[in-house]
Amino acid sequence: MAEVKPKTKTKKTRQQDPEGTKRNITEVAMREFVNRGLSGARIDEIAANTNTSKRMIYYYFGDKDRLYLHCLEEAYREIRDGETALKLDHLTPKDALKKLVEYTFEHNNNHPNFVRMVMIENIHHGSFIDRSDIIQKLNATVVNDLEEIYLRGVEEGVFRKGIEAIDLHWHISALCFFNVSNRDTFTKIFEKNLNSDAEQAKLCQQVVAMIMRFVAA
Amino acid sequence: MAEVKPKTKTKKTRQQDPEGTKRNITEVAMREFVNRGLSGARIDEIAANTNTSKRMIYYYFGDKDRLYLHCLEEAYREIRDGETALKLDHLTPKDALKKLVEYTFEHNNNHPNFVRMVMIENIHHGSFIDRSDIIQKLNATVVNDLEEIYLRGVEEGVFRKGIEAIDLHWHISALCFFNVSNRDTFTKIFEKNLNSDAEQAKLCQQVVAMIMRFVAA
Amino acid sequence: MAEVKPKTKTKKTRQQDPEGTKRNITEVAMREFVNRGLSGARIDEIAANTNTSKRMIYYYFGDKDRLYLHCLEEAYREIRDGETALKLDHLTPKDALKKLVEYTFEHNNNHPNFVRMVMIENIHHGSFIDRSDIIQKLNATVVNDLEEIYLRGVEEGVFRKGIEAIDLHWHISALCFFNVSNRDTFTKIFEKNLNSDAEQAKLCQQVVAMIMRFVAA
Amino acid sequence: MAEVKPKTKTKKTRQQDPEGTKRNITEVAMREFVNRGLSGARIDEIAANTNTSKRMIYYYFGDKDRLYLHCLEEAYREIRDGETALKLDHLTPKDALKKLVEYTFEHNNNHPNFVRMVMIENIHHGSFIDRSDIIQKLNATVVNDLEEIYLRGVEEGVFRKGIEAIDLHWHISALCFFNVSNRDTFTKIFEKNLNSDAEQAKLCQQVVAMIMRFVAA
DNA sequence: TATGAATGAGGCTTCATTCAT
DNA sequence: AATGAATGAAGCCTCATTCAT
Repeated sequence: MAEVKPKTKTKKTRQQDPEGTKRNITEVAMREFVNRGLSGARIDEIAANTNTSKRMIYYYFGDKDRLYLHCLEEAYREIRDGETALKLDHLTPKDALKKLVEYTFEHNNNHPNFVRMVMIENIHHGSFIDRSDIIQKLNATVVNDLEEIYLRGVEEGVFRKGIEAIDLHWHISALCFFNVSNRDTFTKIFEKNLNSDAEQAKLCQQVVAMIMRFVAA
Repeated sequence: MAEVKPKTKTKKTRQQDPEGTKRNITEVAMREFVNRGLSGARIDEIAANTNTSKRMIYYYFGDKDRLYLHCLEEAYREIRDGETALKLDHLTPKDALKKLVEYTFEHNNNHPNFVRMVMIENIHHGSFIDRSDIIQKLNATVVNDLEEIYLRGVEEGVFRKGIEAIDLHWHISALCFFNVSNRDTFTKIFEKNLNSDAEQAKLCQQVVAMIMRFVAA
Repeated sequence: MAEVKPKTKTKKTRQQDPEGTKRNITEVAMREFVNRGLSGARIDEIAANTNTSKRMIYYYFGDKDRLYLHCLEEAYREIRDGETALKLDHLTPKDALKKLVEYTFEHNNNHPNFVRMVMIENIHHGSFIDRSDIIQKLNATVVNDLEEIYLRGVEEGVFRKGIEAIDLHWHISALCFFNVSNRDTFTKIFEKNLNSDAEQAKLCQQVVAMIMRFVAA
Repeated sequence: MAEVKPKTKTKKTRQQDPEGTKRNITEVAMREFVNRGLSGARIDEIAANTNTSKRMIYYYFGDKDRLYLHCLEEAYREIRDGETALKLDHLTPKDALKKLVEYTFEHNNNHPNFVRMVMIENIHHGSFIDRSDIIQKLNATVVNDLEEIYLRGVEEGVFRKGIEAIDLHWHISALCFFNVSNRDTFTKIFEKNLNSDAEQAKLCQQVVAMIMRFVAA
């Protein structure tokens, strides 16, 4: 057995690291849920890909539903955490909105976990969001930022009046979300590969155009 | 006695109607898949809500996967069947496009089964569409119709050049699909009820505006 | 392997006999519950001693609690079924009461399953009896029969007045029940073997004397 | 997060009081065993209701069985400790016996823990009593006291001859024990609430009458 | 064409207990 | 003397599916 590699990261050694253990479980569980849905995910499969055992999943998360809820919250947390970085105040309303849309497009693209968890959650009629205290709070700023930009634009006469920020957010979300959520079926049905950088760049540009033209005065 | 049926309440007895039985099973199965997803759906639950027995499901459809595929195909068939009625040739390109978008918006709204089956299919990475000979054929006309309208519009100078019909279809789909697919989570997260007729009318109008402005010369 | 006996009663052959299967499961489950209590009983152990599989237990009884409830009801049914045979009308009140007490003593002795199931039920605060529609009905006649005898005795001047039939039943039950329920601990603590026929006969006679003297005018 | 305790609510911290800790554990464990039986009791549940941690239960008692045995012994100890107070020597045999029965009735009533632990022990065929060195010793005096009274009564001609003290004890125990052990099922089946003071007083009086008449010359 | 009975495999969860500090 | 983290074994239950009639 000369070829056996030395296990640098030995697996089952009682390592006292609760946060690490929980993080590890969350990551693996996210992958499993995202790939197979809530009902399709297997606790055994999750456990097998973990540094720890099935028992620890129950130790830290109680049951499958609560593990799923934790992943859902984590998905929201991840995508919202990234957003804070954007500084749009010093840009013109048009530039700010453009940047926000581009950013949203990219962000959804870079966070398929988020998109897919939300898909799954919708399959389950959003019943887990109801149980979460956290998720609501994470979404406050998004619309506020958007409203600020929009109102500045209206004031400066570059955006037309009469649009609600939340509706604008709805449209941006729709386009950016669909790009990720429905790529598999769209690709297969229309036999058009949307995965290339060029194709994505074009779509992004079109989405920006859609939104800019929609609000244009 | 979960699985033991009370003996007094006999089912609607032995109806010699294969097509009717299959239709009945399909309807019930669709409801179950649409509400719980592929993995979440239960053959027992489907059978219980059927006029016939669990055995017949296997007799007619073989196994759960093939029953699901049948429902997926049925969902595509239903939504595409409805579309043939539209006659847009005699309208101006603008009116035709407007009508097509409005129609698509309404159509998705009226066929949540379709939307949800496609969501589920995307959760499963579109793997069942691959196995279907039927679905591909059903989608040919949609883009063709759209292309015709668009080209007429370009010719007449009312639409700008350089847009591919399939991209246009993508954008229309995105907005109309998202409206149904993500309503649960959007409603709950932003605490805004999108189910009212007024709200839907406004969204539809906005979607039309989005598309019209996007293609406007 | 010359000594292998031919299996006359082959085990796992798909025999379509629902009533037999249910009866078989009930018998085995009763033994297990009676020996180990509700929480101590093991579904796997029950299944292993059955002619059928664990799956069938769930098929017919749903879950462990309902299987337990079924056994509890069965235990009541068994003990009450036997009772109907007694014909006490033509006896003098004294003879009738004597016979009833003797019978109850014997009957509890012959139905340890009943006694032990009731013990277990009391450990669980009688919570399963609450859920049973059947058990209540099974106990109507017992006290009625006793009351009839007692009232005849009072009328004839051989029993004293002022005793309620249900109290009388309580006392008879207490003595006859305890004889079975507490034999293990009583035997061990006082190092007196109560299992012999002679000992049981003496106890029975004493219990009869207790009751007869209690009601004597 | 079923097993993960909230970190803000620290337990009553490190009390250096071994005896107190053991007493605390015993009390909580007794409650749990008495309410759920041996198999139904949960170490986690016991630990959660303790001032200390699960680890300490194992530190002091070794395992669940030994904790249970300790509770069983404790239950016997409690009920026997109370008994020593009775001074019956100076009373007439009748009065002494009456007082002893009344006392036993009350004592069982006041020590449901004892009654229920004995029930549980009988469910387990008295197997733990076998392992206890202590319990045997605790029961010596009871029958001796009773015998003394009985013999005095026979001598004085107020009690009939031929009754063994241990049998007398058996009858007294049966009635007083059953009153506590079977109250739940008896109450529910005969829909007669036996918990009231009046009802208990009546039963006590009847039990006294039963015994007095039984031994009466 | 139809059905109730039956099932192996595998799912989720919980148990008493031990380790590392 | 005390603790939070960790665990193997085993528990209960459910799944899609097939058999016997």
